[in-house]
Amino acid sequence: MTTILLADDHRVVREGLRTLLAQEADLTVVGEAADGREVVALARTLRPDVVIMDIAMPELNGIEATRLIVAESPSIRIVALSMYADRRFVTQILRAGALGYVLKEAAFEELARAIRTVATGKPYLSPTVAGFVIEEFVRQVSTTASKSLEILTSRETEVLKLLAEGKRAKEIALELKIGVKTAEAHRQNLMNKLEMHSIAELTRFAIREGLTTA
Amino acid sequence: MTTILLADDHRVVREGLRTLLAQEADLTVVGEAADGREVVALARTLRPDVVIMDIAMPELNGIEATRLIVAESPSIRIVALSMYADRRFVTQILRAGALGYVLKEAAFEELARAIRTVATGKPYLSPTVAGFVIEEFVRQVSTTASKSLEILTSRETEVLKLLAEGKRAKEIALELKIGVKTAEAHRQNLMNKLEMHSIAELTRFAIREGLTTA
DNA sequence: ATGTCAATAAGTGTTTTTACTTATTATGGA
DNA sequence: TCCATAATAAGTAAAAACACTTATTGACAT
Repeated sequence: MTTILLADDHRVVREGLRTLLAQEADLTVVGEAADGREVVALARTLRPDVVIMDIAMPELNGIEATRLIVAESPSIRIVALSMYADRRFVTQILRAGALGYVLKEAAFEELARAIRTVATGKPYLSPTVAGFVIEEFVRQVSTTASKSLEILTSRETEVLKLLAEGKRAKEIALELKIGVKTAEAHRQNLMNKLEMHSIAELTRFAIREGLTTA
Repeated sequence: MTTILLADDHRVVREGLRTLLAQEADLTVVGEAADGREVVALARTLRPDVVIMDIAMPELNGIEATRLIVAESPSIRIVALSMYADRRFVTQILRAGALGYVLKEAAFEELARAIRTVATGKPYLSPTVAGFVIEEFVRQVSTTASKSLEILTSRETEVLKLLAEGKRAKEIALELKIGVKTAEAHRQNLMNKLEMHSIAELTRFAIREGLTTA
């Protein structure tokens, strides 16, 4: 059973959501808040699994409220409920610690799915929002020109990945069960082949090539 | 009507796809290729709207073939058809210019949707792959919550940027007209504040924060 | 005025990176 | 079979990174 705290400054919205959520056997609304301060206080006492958070709220907005709740109880998952698919809102509230972002124009079914997804610790974004995250990813990735991961051997690729993750030659040697000198040799060969002269450059190359993430 | 060129080195796969695509009123297969060279040549003469491209092919792999086709005819959209949800493949073929990425384990319905989506110039990624892009976006955006640029001074930020670009302490000192020891001190302070212990980690952080690009 | 903080910098010592050379073994292709 | 390449590894050496401490200066806020 997933417990839910509703936060929205419009009473009708809260009542509507409460009614809809009552239809779902595995979801229970345990409280309601009409502003940012209230939701922070209630989250502390009620300790719900999930908070449905309106972004625009008096006293304290949803972003600040999210930040406070997550700082205090990281196990409480937040689903942002917003009217706008604006990238800035998405970025800000996700950075504040929300795991979900659902548009108010979405069907209730989607909100329910979002609640169940974030309850397990996984992120959920409304398709519109997810769509532009993907578009951005594709655009970003397709505009970066590059030549070759192909000129590297599989072992070199492996070493490059670990280097980019911040590992030292010693750690890499341990992880790959090879000598420290061998790991160093691989790094040296990487640098020669790629014509790079620092770990920072190798790291950026590895990220560009998708070997690891920033 | 959307015209399609099929590229896959397995004849059964091509025949299967051709049959399935024949069911769709708005899609027509205008040609088939069994290897990379062939698909590049056929794309040139047939000028299809969309190419369905297997990644693993003889002669010339799907990534190289994609690169060549897109370089020659940017209006031809490519949907990669792959067995693997591996980040490396996704990144590489998208960078080569593909707009879609569909897993072979997907239902045919999904491939059809991908074709129609990319035909309009919009990207399409299989849910597994997309989910993973989204998770990365969320993780990336939410991990910047704890330690962010705000805790750094302006000078430290400046030094961080240069370090991430691959500069050494000596070069940074020169560029900022400060002593080498000062540049080193800034780096040390950065590491302490961010709780990081290598240039690779600092570099990734700088990229996440948008101080520099990968 | 007093205290915290940012920016500057020197000193000391350890570890790692960077840059070479050389060499052995295994594998796969011409 | 011979040759090229990948993977392994050692040796040498200079440069840089990493990790501390300490100290001076100026700015800004309580």
